[in-house]
Amino acid sequence: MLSERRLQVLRAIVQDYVGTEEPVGSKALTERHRLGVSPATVRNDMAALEEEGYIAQPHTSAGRIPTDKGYRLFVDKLAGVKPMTAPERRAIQNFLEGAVDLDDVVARTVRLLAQLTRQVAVVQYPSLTRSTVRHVELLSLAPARLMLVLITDTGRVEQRMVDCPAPFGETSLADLRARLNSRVAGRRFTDVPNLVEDLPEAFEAEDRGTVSTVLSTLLETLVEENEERLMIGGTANLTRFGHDFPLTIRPVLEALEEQVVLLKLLGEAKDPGVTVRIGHENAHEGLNSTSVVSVGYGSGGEAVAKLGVVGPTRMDYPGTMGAVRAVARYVGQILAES
Amino acid sequence: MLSERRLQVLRAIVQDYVGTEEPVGSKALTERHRLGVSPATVRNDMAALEEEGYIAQPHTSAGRIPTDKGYRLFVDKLAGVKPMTAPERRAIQNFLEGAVDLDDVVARTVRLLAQLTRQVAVVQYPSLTRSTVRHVELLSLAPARLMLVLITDTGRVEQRMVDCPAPFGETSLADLRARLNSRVAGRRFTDVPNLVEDLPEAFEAEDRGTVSTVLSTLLETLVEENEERLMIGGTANLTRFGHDFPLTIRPVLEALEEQVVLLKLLGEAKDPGVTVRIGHENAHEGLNSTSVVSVGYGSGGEAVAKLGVVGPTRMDYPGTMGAVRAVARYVGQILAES
DNA sequence: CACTGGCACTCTTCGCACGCGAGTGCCAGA
DNA sequence: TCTGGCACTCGCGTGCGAAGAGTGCCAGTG
Repeated sequence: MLSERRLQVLRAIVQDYVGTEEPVGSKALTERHRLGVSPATVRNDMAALEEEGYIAQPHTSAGRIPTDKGYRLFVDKLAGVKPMTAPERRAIQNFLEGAVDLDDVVARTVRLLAQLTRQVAVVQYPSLTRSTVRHVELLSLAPARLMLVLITDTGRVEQRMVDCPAPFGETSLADLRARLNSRVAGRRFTDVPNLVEDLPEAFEAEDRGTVSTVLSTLLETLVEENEERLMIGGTANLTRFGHDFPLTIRPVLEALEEQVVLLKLLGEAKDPGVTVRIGHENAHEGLNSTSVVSVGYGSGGEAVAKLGVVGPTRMDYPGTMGAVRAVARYVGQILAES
Repeated sequence: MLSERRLQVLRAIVQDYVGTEEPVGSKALTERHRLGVSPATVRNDMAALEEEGYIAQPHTSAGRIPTDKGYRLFVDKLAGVKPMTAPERRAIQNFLEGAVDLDDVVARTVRLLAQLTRQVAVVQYPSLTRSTVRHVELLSLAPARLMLVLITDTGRVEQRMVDCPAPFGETSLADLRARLNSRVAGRRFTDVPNLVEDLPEAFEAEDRGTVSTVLSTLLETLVEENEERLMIGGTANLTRFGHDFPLTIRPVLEALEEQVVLLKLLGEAKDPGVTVRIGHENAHEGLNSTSVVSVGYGSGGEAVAKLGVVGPTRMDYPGTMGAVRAVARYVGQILAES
């Protein structure tokens, strides 16, 4: 319903505004882009675009800036994903390959994303519920005290203390350890509850209490709430936000500290590809002037977690989406290898 | 060499400036504090204090603000540590007691510190080198692939993958596991290198390569550089810094992201009690307008790591020091229990 | 000798008027 | 449908003057 040229005008406005951070006027547009029409024509188009809600002017007699709706159209229809260049890809790969363990992978990914996009990076740890069990270990620390260690196929390790209701012998421990592993190793975490349900029955009455305690601790660690961790970096990039940012930066930092908020944000993105949420599309109020670009990553075909960046709505969407997608791909590779 | 009253004037200036964030003049001082002298007298004292470098004026005909040197004198001689109130102590304890594992303890501590002091909180994970070994676990993941898991007495867990030069049988694995644990369990990490040095000699020639690989991986995880982790929180409090903070906040955020910088900062504080580093006393340039209040904490009598806060030099030192000290004490208790 | 009141001086801050320039909307004409 | 022209609107920077806060200095007093 918008003519081709008007879409081009919108694209030009977004590009210029992203570049200059200043409202863009009709004259400047015709000078910087070969639209083949005069400023007056562009003005008419702008009036139409404003009528439709794609752009707005901060105050009368200033240039136009895109609205959230304008960015949305830009992302959906006017711009693609800008692929990384070959050297960039190599740099990403090199940077990630030095990682020694999962923490290191995540930490490096955060740094890398923040640096590439010059924005705030968020990386979620591989989810437990979507991983498979590599190994369950039980260690005896004291006669009535065990440590439960869970290892996933993505290299993630979780540990919990278990206080037993009764002393638990070494042989029982070895027995439990062996039975546990034979049942759950290689299985998905979501299946674990069913797989271990009847395990206490295989033990002597005196050990059943302890076995149940161990199992309930195991199941606890799988509870959604505890199992989602993430790492954040590049917050210094927030200072490039704008000139007015005392007001802008505060709520963003607060939102970033609320990991629950971020997890929900990442969780909402169901799209198999790169997801972009612009301005007010983000449920959390503090993020109303930011956009979130996220994507799932995983060691195999399936996504085990998300990563992404948070930046001003005025961001380079094609470039950011390209960087996020590329990083996710390489992180997946690294995880698959380890 | 400074008269008693001049010290009181300095104290009053610091207190007022911390409260109001505005340069304080002679008249306001006499009104808000019962100094028993006239503004003119205070002016003379201020001139003397300025002469000595304890205070300064941002521009002629504005009030005075304390210099780093002034804050230093204030902290050393004029102010004590303000103890937490009983309800505050209870709140701290309650908040920390719900923690389920070490990550959770650290995360809660960060939140707590940030909330109590309304500043940026930094908590270092218990150091490996200053802890003792609780257990070393070796898991066979594939014929020539092991996972090494290290557990400390403070509940910290580190894991590393080990690629073996040759396949390693279950019996050899059990043997190595047993020998390793009998040598190092309960010993300090710093002693580990000496304790395992001759271990390969106890094995058959074909297994020696793998044993050496395992041991060198073990020693690697003890290297200072890798073993120091920390968690940061409350960065949103940076926005309360001042009115001019586009310039101030940026370098601070950058410094906070450089964990190396922070670790060095915490490491430098040798004082057994609360350490305060004010403004330019901090080696890192980005932190020249901040103060760092830190203290060691530990499960026993000895400190295994540090925690602290980073805030503007204009901070409530007595209150901050009290909060930091109290939190450290309770974290120590929690760690000792777990 | 230490403290006090008074006074002149210095700067910053704020409000206000003014002019400039960028950008717009609208209209008549090609 | 596009274009050039024109009047209009506002935000922004500048300059000036008044107000206010704070200082330094000095002479006077217990």
